[in-house]
Amino acid sequence: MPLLFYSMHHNSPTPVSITPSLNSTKKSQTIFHLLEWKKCLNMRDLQQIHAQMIITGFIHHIPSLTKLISHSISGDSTGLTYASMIFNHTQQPNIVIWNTILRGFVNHKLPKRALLGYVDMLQESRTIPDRFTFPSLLKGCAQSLDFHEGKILHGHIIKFNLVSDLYIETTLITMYAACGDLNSARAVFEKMGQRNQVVWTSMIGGYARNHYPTEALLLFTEMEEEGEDPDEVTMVSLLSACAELKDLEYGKKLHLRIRESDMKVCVFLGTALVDMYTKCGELDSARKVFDELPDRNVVAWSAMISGYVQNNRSKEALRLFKEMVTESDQNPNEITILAVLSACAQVGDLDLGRWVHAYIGRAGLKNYISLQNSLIDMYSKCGRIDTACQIFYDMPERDVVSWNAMITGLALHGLGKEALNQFTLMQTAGIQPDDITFIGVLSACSHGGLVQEGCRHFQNMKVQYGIPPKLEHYGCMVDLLSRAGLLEEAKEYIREMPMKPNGAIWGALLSACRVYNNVELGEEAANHLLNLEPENDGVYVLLSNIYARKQKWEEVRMVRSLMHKRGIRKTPGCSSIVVDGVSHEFLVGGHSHPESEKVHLMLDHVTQKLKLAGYVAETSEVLLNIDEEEKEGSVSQHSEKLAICFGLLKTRAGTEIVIMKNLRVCTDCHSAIKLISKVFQREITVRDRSRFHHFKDGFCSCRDYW
DNA sequence: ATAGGGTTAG
Repeated sequence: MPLLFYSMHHNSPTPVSITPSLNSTKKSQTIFHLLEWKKCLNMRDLQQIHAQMIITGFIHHIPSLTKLISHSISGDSTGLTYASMIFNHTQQPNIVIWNTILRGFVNHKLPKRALLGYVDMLQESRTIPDRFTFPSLLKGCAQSLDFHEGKILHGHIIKFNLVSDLYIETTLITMYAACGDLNSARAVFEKMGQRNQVVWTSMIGGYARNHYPTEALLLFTEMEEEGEDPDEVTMVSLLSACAELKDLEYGKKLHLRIRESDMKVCVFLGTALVDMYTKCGELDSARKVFDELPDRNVVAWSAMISGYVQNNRSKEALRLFKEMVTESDQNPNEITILAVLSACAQVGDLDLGRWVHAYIGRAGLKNYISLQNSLIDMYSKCGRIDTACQIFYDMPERDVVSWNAMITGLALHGLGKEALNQFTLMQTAGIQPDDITFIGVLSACSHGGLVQEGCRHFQNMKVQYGIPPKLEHYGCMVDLLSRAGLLEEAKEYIREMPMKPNGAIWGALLSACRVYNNVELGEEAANHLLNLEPENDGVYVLLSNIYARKQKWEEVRMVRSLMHKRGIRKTPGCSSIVVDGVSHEFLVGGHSHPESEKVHLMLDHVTQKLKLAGYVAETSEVLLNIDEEEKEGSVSQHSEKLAICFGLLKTRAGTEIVIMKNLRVCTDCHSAIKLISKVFQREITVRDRSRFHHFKDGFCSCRDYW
């Protein structure tokens, strides 16, 4: 009596009949066809087929058994477990079955198990590997960057006389390139008798991923000279090389070629295009590609979101992230979250930052340390240095980046002593500081006015740690000495530094010259800056303020006419505040905000109250920032004041955090906000370019310049 | 019956 079982395709009720006769070719083909019938089988179906195979005896039909295992490993981890169970019950598996199970381990990101299996295969099973064995194993080595094992496998390949197999050669190139040994990869490539599209692509990809983008593009030229055409995969590597080089022209050419060819813009290729465009700063083109993608996975979303972040367009990044969470079926992964946290830090969106913090726990994201590091950075840049400390304290393991984030965060909050204390603890913990650490340390000294400590750390960095100071370190020193009023000493550092000082360095000196009324050095710094950055409106303003303080009106007029002649306008100050998860932006004297009427009424109210409390607007400097007609009104309408008024309007209590872009809090606003905090009983935190200013009860936490 | 090259961060 024949056995009946229903096929797994539920709307196809045709029963398949199988008689338990072993060596019948016809019947064995039935099972075999069944296994070939669908590309993807679920566990239930597989188990049914497996059961039938045992009952009918087809379990001994090797091709069918291989197919069964092959189907099983193409599923999830349950499938792999099932496959290895079947495998373990197979007596004397042949090489084909071995190859299949080894591939299963590699494809499930278990390269170590694959290698152990291979050793078993050689030693226990005494089975000789063939040309199908090594591609999977080498792919595993490439995955886990197992250079040592990879080289051993290369030895085996030679021993088993398989060196001139095209597939093996390709995976050898991939393995060596993944492990960073481009010379060996190239050596394999050069020795090859024939090279197809895939071979070229794997060598090009090797250069691209090892940060040799020029070599990648050069090799592509050779590939074309040899008459091989690129395909989608080649294009992905080429685009990533263009992204690294920020070579928009080349990138556009590739995009054009893709459009003119019959290549399909799949997620992979689309993401590579998005990445290329964002790295080249062409966000609109990137977004266009992104919007036209038929389906978007996490990687595509992450590429677009971090593209916005890298181009300082965090508001758009967060808008897109919210769309991803609400309107797509894709779950943010570690990389998405890293970008989003950095966006939260940029715009000061503490609410969303907290949501993301909770999400990390809820989603059970891996890559724990970098996420915690990012959280530290986010909290400290959103004004919550206390929470940042707590996270740091709770971390079971910390790396250099964790310590750097903590030191930089403390420095940003003007907590110089605490930052230096943290640096000491870091050394006690045996963590080797790097160049970034010293940027944190030196900027902590600079914000805390700790001149001697700063100089000592600068020396130690060179002598004790052997870290050669970069431009940024000299910048910190110039800033440190300048802020402390040691202008000549700052100048000495500029003279001594082995590289050409950049705008930031002359800018630090110039700002200090304004504070300490040093016309001579100020002129010198400004002249350097006007050469380096003729478009920088701040320079003209600072210089004219320096002259104005000394009542050199002729010079003031000269600077202003120069500015006018060059067609440079002062970029308006911009501040933002997040209320109920929405970031609101204000420009100086601006009326662009939908509720600006109310905000200006509030500002009038605030000004009245401040006057009663004895506030007199300080206008001697700022009035020169702006065109004559705007003078009177604009002083009291600085963007940070508008943002603060919005906060007073919209929130009942708590801490307001105002983020300023491209500016420092000016003297006038500083004294005004001190009073607001007292009169309105609010804690206000203002974050400007370089630091936080916490205002409470008429006092400010920061100590410099005021 | 079994095999190869690819995208997001730092």
